[in-house]
Amino acid sequence: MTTGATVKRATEVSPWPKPEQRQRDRASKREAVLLRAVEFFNEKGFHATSLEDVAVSLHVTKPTIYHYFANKDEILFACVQRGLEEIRQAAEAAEQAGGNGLQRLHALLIDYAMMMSDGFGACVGRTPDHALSPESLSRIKALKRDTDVIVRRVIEAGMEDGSIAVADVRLTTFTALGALNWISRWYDPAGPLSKREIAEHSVDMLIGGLAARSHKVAEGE
Amino acid sequence: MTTGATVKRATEVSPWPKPEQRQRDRASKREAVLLRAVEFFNEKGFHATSLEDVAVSLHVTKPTIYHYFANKDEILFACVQRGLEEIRQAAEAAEQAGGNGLQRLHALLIDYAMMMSDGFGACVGRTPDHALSPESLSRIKALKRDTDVIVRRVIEAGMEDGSIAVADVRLTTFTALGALNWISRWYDPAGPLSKREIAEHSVDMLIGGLAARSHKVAEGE
DNA sequence: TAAGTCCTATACTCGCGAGTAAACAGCTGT
DNA sequence: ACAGCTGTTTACTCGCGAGTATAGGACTTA
Repeated sequence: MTTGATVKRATEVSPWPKPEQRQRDRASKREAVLLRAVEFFNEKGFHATSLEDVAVSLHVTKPTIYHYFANKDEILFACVQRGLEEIRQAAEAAEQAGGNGLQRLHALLIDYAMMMSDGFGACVGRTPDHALSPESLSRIKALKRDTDVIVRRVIEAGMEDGSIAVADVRLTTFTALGALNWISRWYDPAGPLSKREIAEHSVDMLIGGLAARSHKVAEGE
Repeated sequence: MTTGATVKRATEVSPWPKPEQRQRDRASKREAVLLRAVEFFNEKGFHATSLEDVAVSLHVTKPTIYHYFANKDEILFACVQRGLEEIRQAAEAAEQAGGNGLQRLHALLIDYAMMMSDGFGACVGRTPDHALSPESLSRIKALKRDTDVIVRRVIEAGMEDGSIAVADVRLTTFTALGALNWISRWYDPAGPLSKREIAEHSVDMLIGGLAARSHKVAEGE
C-alpha cells in the first residue's frame, strides 16, 4: 500500500527474485502434487489413495500438501478439471479444423480416446460422481456439459452436410463417448496395443459400425 | 445318523418346519442383504456405503449381516458375481437363438444394455477393479472373460456368415461392451428415456455406426 | 538485529467404519 | 428340565486416514 503505482523502467533485471518467480515456484509445486496424485488415483483409486502416500512419494509430509490444497476433494477436483480442460481444448481444435462433420468428429474422437489412456484424461473417465463433493460435482458436471455441447455441434454439422446419420444426437454422444471413456478402465500401457492403435480402432468401429455394409441392421426380422 | 433312510409317506404335511425350510430362510435373508446392498452400492458407491447403512435399512444391526457374510468384500463380490451370472445367461441364450451372427449379437447387446441400467448388472459396470480384494478380483476377471468369450464367438460367427465386418474382434468387444457398460454410470430411472429406449438406441448406433452409409470412413484424406 | 512471511516438519486430534466378543432369546430334540 | 443350535443384540476394539496445532528453519525487508 505504501508503494505507488508500478512504473516503466529501463531495465527489469534485479538480484532479487521477483514475486512472480515465487508464484511460479508455488505453482510448480502445486502442479507436482497434482501430477503425482493423479497417478495414484488412476492406479489405486481415489479412496485407496491417502495423501500420506502422495506426500511420501514426493519426499515431503502431509501438511506440506495441505499448504497447497485445502483438502483431498480439492485435489481430485483439480485433476478432473484439468482433464476436462485438455479434452475441451482438443474438442474445440477439432471443431475448428477443416473437413466435413464426419472428418472433424473423427479427429475429435481420436484425440478424446488418446486422452483416456492416462493422466488427467483417464482420471475423468475413472472418477465416479460420488467420489466428488456435491459442490465439486456440480462444477464438474457443468464442465462436462461444455464438452458434450461441442461434440453435439460437430455431429449436427455432420448431419447437415450429410456425412453423419444418427437418430438421437444426445444419446449418440453418450454412447460414443462412453465407449471411449471405458478405455480408461482397461487400458494397460504394458499391453500389446499402443494408445494410438486402440484409439484408431475404437473410433473406426464407432463410425463404421459392426454390421457388414450390405446388412445394415436386423430389421423386419 | 440315528434315523434311517427317508421313506415315501402318504403325506408330507407336518406342523414342524422342515430343515429345508430353515435353509430357505437363511438363503432368502442372504438374498435380502444382497439386494439392499447393491442398491446402496449403485447409489452411493461401495466405499461410501457402510454395512451399518445396509443393516439399518433392513431393520437389523450390523453383526446380523456378518452372520451371513464374512466381510464387506464378500458382499461386493457376490453382487458382481450375480450380475455377471445374469449377463452370462442372457449371452448364452442369445447365442443359442436363431438368426445370423448379427441378429444374435443384436439380441445379446440389447439384453446386456438393459441389464446395465440397474440392479446387479449395473453393479458390474460401476465397480472398479480396485474396489475388490485381489482374490475376488481375479475370480471376477475370470467370470468376465467367460462373457467376453461368448460375445467374441457370436461376432466371429457373424463374420463367417458375412453379417458382421470388424477388424479386431477383441478390441471391438471391449469398445461395444464399454459403450454399454457406461450406461450404468449415467442412466437415471427418473429421466425421460426408458431402459428399453436407451438400449435399442445405443445398440443401433453400435451396429450401424455414426457415418452416413455413403460416407463410410474418412480415408485417403 | 529484529520483525515478517513462506514453507515444512513433528506430533498430535478425531471420527468413521470394519470387524468382534459376549450375552441372550427362541426353538429343537432328549 | 436341560443341552444345543440359530439368529440377533449391545457394547465394544482397533486402525486408518483426513485434517490441524504448533513450532522451527530459511530467506526478506527494514
